[in-house]
Amino acid sequence: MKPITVLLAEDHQIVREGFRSLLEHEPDIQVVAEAESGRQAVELVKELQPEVVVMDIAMPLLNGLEATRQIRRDFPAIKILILSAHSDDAYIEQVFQLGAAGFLLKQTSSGMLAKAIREVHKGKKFYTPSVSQRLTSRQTATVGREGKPVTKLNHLSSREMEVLQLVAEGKPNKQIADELKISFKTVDKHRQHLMAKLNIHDTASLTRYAISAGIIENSVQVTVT
Amino acid sequence: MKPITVLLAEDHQIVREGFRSLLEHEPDIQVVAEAESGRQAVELVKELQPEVVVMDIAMPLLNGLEATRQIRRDFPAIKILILSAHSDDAYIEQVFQLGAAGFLLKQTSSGMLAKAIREVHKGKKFYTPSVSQRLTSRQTATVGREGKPVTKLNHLSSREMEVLQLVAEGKPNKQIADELKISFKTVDKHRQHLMAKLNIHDTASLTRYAISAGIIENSVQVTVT
DNA sequence: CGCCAGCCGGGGGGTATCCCCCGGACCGGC
DNA sequence: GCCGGTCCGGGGGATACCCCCCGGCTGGCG
Repeated sequence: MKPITVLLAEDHQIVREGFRSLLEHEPDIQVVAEAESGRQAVELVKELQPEVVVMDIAMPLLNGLEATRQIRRDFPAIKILILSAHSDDAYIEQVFQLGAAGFLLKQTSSGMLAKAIREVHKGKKFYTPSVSQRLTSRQTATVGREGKPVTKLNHLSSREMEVLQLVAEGKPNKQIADELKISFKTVDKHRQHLMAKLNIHDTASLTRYAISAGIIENSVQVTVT
Repeated sequence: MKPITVLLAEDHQIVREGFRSLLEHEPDIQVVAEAESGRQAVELVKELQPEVVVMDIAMPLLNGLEATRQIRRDFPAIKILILSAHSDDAYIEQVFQLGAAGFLLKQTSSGMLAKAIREVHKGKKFYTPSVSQRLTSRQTATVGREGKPVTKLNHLSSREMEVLQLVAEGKPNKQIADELKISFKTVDKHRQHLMAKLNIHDTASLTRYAISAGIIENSVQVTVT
């Protein structure tokens, strides 16, 4: 029985070696290489063509999503399992569009990792339970058929983007309304749409999202006295 | 020969189990417990009093630095090894002040982890080479000043920092009160003190401040081409 | 030693804002 | 037609934000 060949792409060496150590307990899985950047992952895939790639998102040189895109383009048969610390809907949508075979949160158990590798190797999709719940409920609500994974989960309108930015800058709805020369109530409505689309329901998390999405820069601060 | 007892504090389960798996290869090191938040780490330390704590910085509920401070206060004999993805100067300075026994980057090799645990257990300090270099040069540079290390962060009491972190994580006062086991009114008071000290008067800006000050970590940014 | 300052805990009460439900309108595109 | 975006409104409960008050504790300082 030939073991499943796996490439580990994760920039933190200790973490990466931890994953390798975990997978060494699985006789049907063999880690054939490790990459510490997205670019190296792409290169090693070309060289070794593993069956499965375990890909972290946050990596230097080339992030995991872009690396996934490039690998999918050249080697569509290779299964890619995205590993991420966050489950923002913004990511999920991209992961879907990129054709990744699975999405695993770092919060899940180690047993899941081996299981996910086997599932995607068999050609199935694998998503962390909490994520797949959100997705299926959304999918059945919006689309009837399969194949086309999901619609625009996230895609904020330009107006919503403006409002998000001003919200994240700490401005109250009233002031946002003045600056955009629209009604306070309309701002409130945009805010609600934002929260619904992003599945985020408080100002602090909206702010964190805005920063991580690059909608605002996190400059700040501190009145020096 | 009694093995060194170790508590692992790291919020991502897969990563944490990876560490455990790595350390299982070291017969003189025994992982006696795992914590998935700073708060749980503090509680487990009180209960088990391990010899060494391996502490990630970015954790929910209570970040690793604040957890370190609390553990150091109650159990100064326990050695704490800080594990971080970043080597920002803001961190290093705090790690020093907190009296952590060591600082390890996630970029270093897994062999370093076991080595560092043994070193700090023997009562020595252990810093990743690149860091210790910067530290020595920095110290000689700033030592001439008023021996007080002035970060604006220090204006906040430890309780206030806890509250700030939870606020920035998007939690309402009520929930913060429950998690800290104090009254809603007290949380409100800490929040007001925070805002007064920082001269920030809304949740979104507090969140931005918390991120830029390293109290919570947002990481990650989305780039799609 | 008192005294004050800072931190921590708790509370009353008020206004502003958020968050969510409902309703409507017009427009442009598929 | 239907849907999505933008615009506008009412209303209500929850929360945030800002004052006031009280106690206890610690640690520094005159």
